[in-house]
Amino acid sequence: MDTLPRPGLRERKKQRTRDALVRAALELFTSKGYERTTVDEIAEAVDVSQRTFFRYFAGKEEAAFAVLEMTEAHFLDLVRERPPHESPLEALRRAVLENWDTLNETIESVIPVELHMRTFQLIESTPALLAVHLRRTAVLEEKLARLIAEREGLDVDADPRPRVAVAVFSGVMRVTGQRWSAGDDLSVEAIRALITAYLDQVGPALTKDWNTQDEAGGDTV
Amino acid sequence: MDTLPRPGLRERKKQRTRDALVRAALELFTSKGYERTTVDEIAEAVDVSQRTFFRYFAGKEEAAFAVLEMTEAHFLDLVRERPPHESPLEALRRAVLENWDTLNETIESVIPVELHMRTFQLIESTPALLAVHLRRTAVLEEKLARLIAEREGLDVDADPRPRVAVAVFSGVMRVTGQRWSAGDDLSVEAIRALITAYLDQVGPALTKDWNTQDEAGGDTV
DNA sequence: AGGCTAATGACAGCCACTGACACTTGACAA
DNA sequence: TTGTCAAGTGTCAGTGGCTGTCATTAGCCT
Repeated sequence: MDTLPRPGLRERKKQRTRDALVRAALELFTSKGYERTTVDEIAEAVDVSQRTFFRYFAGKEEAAFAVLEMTEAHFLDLVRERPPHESPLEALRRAVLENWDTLNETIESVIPVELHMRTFQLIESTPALLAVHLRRTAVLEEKLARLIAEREGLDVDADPRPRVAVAVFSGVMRVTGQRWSAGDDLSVEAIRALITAYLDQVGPALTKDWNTQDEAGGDTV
Repeated sequence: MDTLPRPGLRERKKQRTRDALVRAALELFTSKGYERTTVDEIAEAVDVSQRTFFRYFAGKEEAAFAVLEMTEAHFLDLVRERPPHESPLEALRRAVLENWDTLNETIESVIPVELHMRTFQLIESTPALLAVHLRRTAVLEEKLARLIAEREGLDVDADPRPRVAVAVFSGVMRVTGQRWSAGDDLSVEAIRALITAYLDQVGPALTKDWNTQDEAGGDTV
């Protein structure tokens, strides 16, 4: 970090305004619903004009994803740090879990973990937000695929395996998120448990006969 | 089909208006872009009021997905018709391919295949539409998971495998669609080829070591 | 202190979408 | 056939997300 030299009043003010907008937005979204809160309300809560809100965020949704974005960036870093001897899916699995374990450090400067969990559930249960979430995930997947390809010394566009592996992983993560938000335990531990449980089912789910207890998943993650 | 008795003038008129709106919308979307065409333009092209458009479609996007919806319904039918001895992923794979093979019969009453392909590409390349597409896909996945579970005599909520299998399949299909739209061959054959090629990579992509040419995908689809 | 520029507010306007109400037009029974 | 009813449509007014423009304010830097 070479941004240690204090950023100057102007920058600090901007950061504070932005964080305040995010906080106000998430608080309003999670308490009265996404569609039922207007941008004017958010702006008023922070005492800025509506126009200013749109100078910080391209749209109402963007505010809803501001914190999630931080965690995704962190996740990518964690994947990059994984030792090269791990298989792609093993590296991805460990990185996600580690990301959840360090969630608080990542976001505490903006909002408490509890509000973030409520936001996450809101996203999963609000059609308009879910749609955006899935598209954002698709973008993340592309970055992941390139990372994995680089890791394995492959060409993403020549070899389908990086994208396929990421698609499989990501598909399972989606089911996880959906199942978590549909349940009633909104804790980080609950997510962790679901992730490991579902990832362990990838091998078995691909075998021909679901009634045999064979070890087909033996050499898959 | 017990809808053989001619539906009456009122119904037929409604259907014609709806089809005309879809055609006009897709034609405009694909020629001048989704965001740049207004609902007023679509309505005017069919000579109805803007209000009427919104009586047929909940939103501008819904018109963009009207045809895709028909193909998805058909796909579900095909999955249901698959013989029970096929493994889940095998059944899904054959159903998708068959769906593409019979595309024209499914949609010809509304638009030509060529316009549909252009629409599909538009969806993949327009952020707002891609987001909705992914959400709609998620809904489809849920239906698929229930179908597969029923097929295998399992409880969807107790056994994770149906959802995981569908997630894997669906994730790969997504990559396929994305790769197809990024290429320059917008034919049905091109999609078919991509689908088979990518599905064949699921097994290999999950193995530990990507440098060995082992047969790890042997008993997976 | 004073000039420069980034950040903001105020205002006007576009477009997607909705509710309310009046009018037109198939459907169907007398 | 005609009259009645309900479904379908047009018009209008209004809300909310979002953008361009321009004048004003407020950090920054010499």
